[in-house]
Amino acid sequence: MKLTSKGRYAVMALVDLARFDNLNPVSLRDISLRQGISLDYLEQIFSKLKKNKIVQSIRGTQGGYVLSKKPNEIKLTNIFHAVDEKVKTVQCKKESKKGCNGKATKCVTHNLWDELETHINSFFEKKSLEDLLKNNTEQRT
Amino acid sequence: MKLTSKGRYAVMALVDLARFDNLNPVSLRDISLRQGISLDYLEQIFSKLKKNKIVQSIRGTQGGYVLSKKPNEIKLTNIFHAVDEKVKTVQCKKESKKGCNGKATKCVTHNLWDELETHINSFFEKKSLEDLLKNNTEQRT
DNA sequence: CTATACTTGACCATTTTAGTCAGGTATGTA
DNA sequence: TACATACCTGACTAAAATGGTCAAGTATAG
Repeated sequence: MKLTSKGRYAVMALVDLARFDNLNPVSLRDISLRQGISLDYLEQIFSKLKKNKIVQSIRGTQGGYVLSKKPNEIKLTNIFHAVDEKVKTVQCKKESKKGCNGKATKCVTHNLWDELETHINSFFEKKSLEDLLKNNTEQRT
Repeated sequence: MKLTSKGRYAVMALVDLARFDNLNPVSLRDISLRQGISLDYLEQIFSKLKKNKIVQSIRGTQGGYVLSKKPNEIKLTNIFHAVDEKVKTVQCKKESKKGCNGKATKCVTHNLWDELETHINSFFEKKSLEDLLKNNTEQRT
């Protein structure tokens, strides 16, 4: 299972975007500067966010990105899923490897990992972008 | 955050060990054969498990490993911790990187990752080796 | 004294990560 | 219409992590 910087950047960028898109679209350059994330890398991330319809792009001068849903409709699951940050563990393959082929020690871990996945996903399912916004705004005071 | 094969192997091996150590110590070779895990790799893993006093080693012919605690005293947290399978996410470093330096967007993700860690750890804290043994024994019938 | 089994540490191929780089294309504004 | 801005795309890559292998031991039961 992996949760890496890419997912974290995506969350950071979207929180930033959510806070500043009141009037105008927000350019990646601004986000890049504010959050200290490489512009080129942001572009890759936003490309995926766009494909998953979490953001919309507006080209041209004064262009940028805006959220395509309300912050409370964007769950963290959606974000992670969009940037391929799958909450998946190393699974026992279907191949008849030992340890997961119906023999005595069949898949001790199989069920375990499944449970864990559910456990984690339920966490991300509850949290929305709005929750993070609130949390963050409070901190600013 | 990462949860990889090493942690899974450790769990598999310990469940195997727990089941067979009634009378005699269990050799890594046996575990290797039964679980289909490379012997050399198992040795690395057990070296760590031993340092963390989860197992004890018995050298010589007919030697092997035994659990140093009862299965219900060995939580999954202990196992993962032992093999360096830290449930840790990519953290914002203390360095004055943007995004985590007291400015407007301070650490949106910092608290989030902390919460997640707690969430996951509580899961592993509840599960003991004994739970997995039961689970697995039931499956065998 | 020898086979077994633990012990240690160096080494390595492959994959993933976290980017960079180099080109585009679309569009608002002057 | 020109041009600056900002999105868009894909190829490339250095560094780290992963999942091992290999070699050379040491301890001990029989």
